[in-house]
Amino acid sequence: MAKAEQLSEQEGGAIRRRNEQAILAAAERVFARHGYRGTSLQAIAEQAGLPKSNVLYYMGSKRKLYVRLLERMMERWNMMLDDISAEDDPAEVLAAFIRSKMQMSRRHPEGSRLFASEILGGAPFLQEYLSGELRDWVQSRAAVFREWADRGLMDPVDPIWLIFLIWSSTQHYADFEAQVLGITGREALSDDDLERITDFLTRVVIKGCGVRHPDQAAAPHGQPVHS
Amino acid sequence: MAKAEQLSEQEGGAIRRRNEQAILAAAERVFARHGYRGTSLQAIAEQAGLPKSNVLYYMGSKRKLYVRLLERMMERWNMMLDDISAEDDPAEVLAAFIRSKMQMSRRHPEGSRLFASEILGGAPFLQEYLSGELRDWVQSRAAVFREWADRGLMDPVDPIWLIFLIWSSTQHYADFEAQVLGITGREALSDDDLERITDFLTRVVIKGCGVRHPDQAAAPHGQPVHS
DNA sequence: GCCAAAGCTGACCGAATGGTCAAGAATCAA
DNA sequence: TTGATTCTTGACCATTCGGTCAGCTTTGGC
Repeated sequence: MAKAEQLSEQEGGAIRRRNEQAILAAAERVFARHGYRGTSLQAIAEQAGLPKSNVLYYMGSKRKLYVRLLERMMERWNMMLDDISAEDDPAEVLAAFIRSKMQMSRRHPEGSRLFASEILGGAPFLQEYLSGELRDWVQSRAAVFREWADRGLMDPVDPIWLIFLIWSSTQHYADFEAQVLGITGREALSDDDLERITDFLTRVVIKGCGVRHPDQAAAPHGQPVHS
Repeated sequence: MAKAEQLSEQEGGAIRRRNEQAILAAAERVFARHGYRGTSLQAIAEQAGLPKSNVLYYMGSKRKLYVRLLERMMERWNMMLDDISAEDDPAEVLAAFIRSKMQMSRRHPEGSRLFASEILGGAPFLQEYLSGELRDWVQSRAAVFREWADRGLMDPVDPIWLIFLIWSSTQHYADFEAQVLGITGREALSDDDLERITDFLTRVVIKGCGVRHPDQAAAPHGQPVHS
């Protein structure tokens, strides 16, 4: 009762937390499907099983609700960014990278689509994030990739395009789910399918970029190194 | 009704043609940015420099206008599907495939985003097309890819996932343009950039799938590959 | 049991939505 | 010039939009 409440008293009571979760889940679905402008609070309220006024009571406004969803998605994204260094094995890092992105598409398809919808619309709410935080994240990764290329651990590909390749090919299975299902003729992709696709993408990327084991590094592409 | 006006469907008078083109171009932009529901006829009319009533006069309804745009995009898509056979050189075909998809993203970014928005929303208007025409197209391509794998001209990858890989990684540069620009810090991608990206994707795909020259085919991969 | 705080919601607001319509303006073959 | 056709558009309609608010009920610490 009273005492048990203090532990998780980060914010609001149990009622508030429950209702907010219901609203967030409903809103994520609807925003993902119809975009920001195309979504009505009425539709969200119905999905959440609450009157419209109640949605506004908890969320303040449509805009605040939307921004909150984007921020939640950015948090999920940030939890994915394990640190890497040039000392790691490229093959392992790339495989883990692809796998975690694929699981993001699997576990949060609505969130992925929400993100996609926001960017498709010109990223009016995310421009700052894209050219700030996310850009830094990409640049730091790119530096490691370049280091690997210099050491002859992989072909000297432009790391930026490689990251975009991995993002796009994994995100595809969330964002374009309707197309994937229509073309494959299935009702849903199984865990097995996802596993196979992950393996396929990993193989193509690693082989396609000429990734080698640290032990058997080929001739470096950067400055010559005497052996 | 009219007396001799019936045959001239494609003609339709200079005024009509000019206004329809202006409306279609404006509508493609707005629909791509805000989705079907998020787009108002008022916004389209303003983009086209016409009163709202005039848009409805030419297009009949919002729905008809939207469907017409989708059909126009499907036509562009269809013009891209050159026939291929198992006798062709896999490397050449894949390179041409990637190149033409990349040019589609380049030449019709709004149309690409319109398509993406439709699929993101669950493809309410395109389900039939996806599981019909497009599915057949993919299957016929997939058969050729399998034939190549059987002949040892490439690794026995699942052709469907390969096609999705090519689609997603090329389409990315239209659909996620805002993200690409934000992260690269540019205002636009140059023709040179696009050329480099195309080369990169081509290299990774061809090398990653172990594509070989018809002359030097490796040991064929045994039996048919049906999953 | 008390009562402030939190939760709830129907009524309501001005603005915007897709679409209709009628009446006038421009066009064009005869 | 004429008369039919096409084009143009502001006024208008019912509905829905995001958001406010007042007044109600429920909750929970004391």
